Amino acid sequence: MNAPESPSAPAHFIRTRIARDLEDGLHTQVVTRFPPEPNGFLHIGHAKSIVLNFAMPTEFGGYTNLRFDDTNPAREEQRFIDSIKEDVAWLGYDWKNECYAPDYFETLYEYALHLIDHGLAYVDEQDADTIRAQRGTLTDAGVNSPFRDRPVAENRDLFQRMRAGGFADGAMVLRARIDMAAPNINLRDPVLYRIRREHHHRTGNDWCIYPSYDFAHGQSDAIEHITHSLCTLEFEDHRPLYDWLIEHLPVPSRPVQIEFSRLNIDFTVMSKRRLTRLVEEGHVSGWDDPRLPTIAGLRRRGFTPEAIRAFCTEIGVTKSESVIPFSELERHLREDLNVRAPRRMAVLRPLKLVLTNFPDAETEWLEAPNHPQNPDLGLRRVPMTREIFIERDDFMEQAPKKFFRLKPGGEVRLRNAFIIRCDEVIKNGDGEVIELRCSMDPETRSGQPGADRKVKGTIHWVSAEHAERAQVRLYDRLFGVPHPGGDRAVDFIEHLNDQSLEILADARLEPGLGEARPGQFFQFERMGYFVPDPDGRPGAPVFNRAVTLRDTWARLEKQLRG
RNA sequence: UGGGACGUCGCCAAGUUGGUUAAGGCACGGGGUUUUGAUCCCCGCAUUCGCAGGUUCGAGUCCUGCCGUCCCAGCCA
Repeated sequence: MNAPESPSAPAHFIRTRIARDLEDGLHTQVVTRFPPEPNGFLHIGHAKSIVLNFAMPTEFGGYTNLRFDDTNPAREEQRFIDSIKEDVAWLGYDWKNECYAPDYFETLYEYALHLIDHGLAYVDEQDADTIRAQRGTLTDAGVNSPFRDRPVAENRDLFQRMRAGGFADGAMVLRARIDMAAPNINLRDPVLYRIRREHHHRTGNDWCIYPSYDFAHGQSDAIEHITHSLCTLEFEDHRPLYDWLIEHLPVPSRPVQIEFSRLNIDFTVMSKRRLTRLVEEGHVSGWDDPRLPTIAGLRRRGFTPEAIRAFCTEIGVTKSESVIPFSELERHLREDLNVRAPRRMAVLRPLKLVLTNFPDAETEWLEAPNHPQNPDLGLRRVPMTREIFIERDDFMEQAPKKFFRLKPGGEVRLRNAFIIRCDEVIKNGDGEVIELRCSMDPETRSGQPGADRKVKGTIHWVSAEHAERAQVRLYDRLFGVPHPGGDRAVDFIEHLNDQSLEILADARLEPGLGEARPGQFFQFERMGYFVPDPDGRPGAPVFNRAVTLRDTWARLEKQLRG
């Protein structure tokens, strides 16, 4: 069962086109494919493509294949195949067939012979540099290869011997015979097959010739009866070649290629080349580093499939290039988690607070709703004791007038408890505040008649005796500039934000949170949405902050400071 | 000095075959509710569609010219 697209799905040109094709009777169902090359992990840009490719058949009837487009033996690995399958499934999609381009190598070889027999392909014995030089430039036409008019029989013989392993790597290639003067460079006799003696993760050493992307992709689409082959804009120039091959080959169906713009997000990088560098050079902890826009990274960070899908749907599908703010992704996570994340209290940077009129050595269990708007999530009991921790940031000795939290002599409500007054500030020798002494107003205890007394602020807290210690990891954008790859003169690595990870070693959590496991999510009230990280162990929990709450105060405070 | 594509509010993005006042979301501003400065709820937010002409009773939608941005010269995908 595939995840439904959100009901607010806007109209877009691909949906319109498919609807029209169906109306025109071109197809009775829509068949798409998601065709990753297994040489890296999937990222949020792939998610956009995945959502599109799965949503169309779900909406109109039909199905989607997962096809590993691995025609280049040099760079593909099984672990990437495994991660891709895991990520697509996690996003909520079931593919109909799991396909591999190499499964079509035999058919593709026959197709190549077909082209040769019809005088549409030839074996070129020139080296790569010569072929490149002959290709011409953007403004000048190319020149014909001296091997271009080789007789069919000779081409056939040579190509068969290429396959049989009769020639060295790079000794010759098979080229389509189209037009060396074509304004579209892709049509200037593109290479269809090259010789590569490398072990392929799928076909082993069965082949020493491998088809190029252009020769493999469209034909694979046709073999799978793909009706709409959806890809990104950079393949627009390849469409004439895609169509040419489909037209001249005895393929079982005639797919069409439709291009849309790829997803860009600010303050991050999305190209596989750059992501690979970040991982291999150790700038991040791995493909699933929570700061990465990879699906695995986002998952570990705390993103939900629902939020990612909603994001991908809402940004739309067009042909215009756009850059979406990372904050837009975060907003969708908040929107999703706000309605379903259980609330908890956790103090990230603890400050000791003593309730001077609270009975010593006594524990009072207070009721706290798990969700302020949704009573179905139930209640829990949280322990209150004489000594508690509050957030350091919730106390200011020299507070500006709009500061609604604790200050000397001031009052504040303890969430789910009662109102307290700050009577005394205790400092150490360095003048650092190390403890607050406060008195509570018992009349204002939650559920009591006096509980409706209003104070400006409410802060969270945790019983010192009962709190669980945890490590909490806070994440910021990986790069310090909106377009890290934008300036080719500067290595994007230079733009890394060295503050992108902050580790808080001594956070204190409401009891029970230590047992939480990856896959669960919580709102730590007033602090954001947090998820357990797989690095955590029993007795030593680790939480990731997926995203903060909207923070109007932080904005106001910034303005006040100018 | 080639070819392909794109240009509607700060960011996305709808705009049927040209037809009255240019959807929606986000952001932003204002107000209300609130034991999360969260959530939620109201209200506001493009006389204008890259620019300049033209056709027309009427153009974001048609025509012409210009400007800007992106992609293409891998035996990568």
